Amino acid sequence: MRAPVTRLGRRFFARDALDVAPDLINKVLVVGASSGRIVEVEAYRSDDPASHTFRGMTSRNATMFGPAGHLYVYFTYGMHHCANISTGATGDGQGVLLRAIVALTGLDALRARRPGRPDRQLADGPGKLCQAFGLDRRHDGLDVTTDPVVRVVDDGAVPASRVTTRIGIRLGTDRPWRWLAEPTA
DNA sequence: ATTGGGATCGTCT
DNA sequence: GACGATCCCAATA
Repeated sequence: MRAPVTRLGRRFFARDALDVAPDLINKVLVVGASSGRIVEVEAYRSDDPASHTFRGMTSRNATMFGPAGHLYVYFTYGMHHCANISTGATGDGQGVLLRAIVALTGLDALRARRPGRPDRQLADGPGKLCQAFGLDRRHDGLDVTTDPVVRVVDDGAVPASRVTTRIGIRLGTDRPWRWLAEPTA
């Protein structure tokens, strides 16, 4: 008998990003028929010079300041999208960046969006996972706790994680706000 | 296995 | 007008 698969609700996300981030490790992101296990995340908060919300709300980052559990998808480097899930109280400007996902189902769609890549490398980076799952600015603001196509579920996997400092940023590099799933034996 | 440079454009200064 | 929460390929070892 297997553990029940339950969707993560508002309560899960309406906590501090530093608490939500480690709990997201080993949860499953579902986008339509495709899904994958979240194996790397980073937390970003408004008291954090590396965060998009550090200088206050703008039209781009508004979702981060909205209610918890909404997708914040932004475009960067002229060619990549990155996806976050807003956390904390409304008005707070914080969230968790999804950095890497291991594909589980709907592999055909994922492979089609990342041709020529081995399955391991379908979503092993923040830009890559958006490409694989087809996430872009149109998905910005979607409520992951109620949306029919995008959701995050708990399938009972143990959230064993390891912490490090964040990468790919210039400021705030000292904060140990990056979590990775322990490599499974 | 690791390193370094180039691509490309929306957003904010 | 500059830059970025990045990715990919080519070149080295």
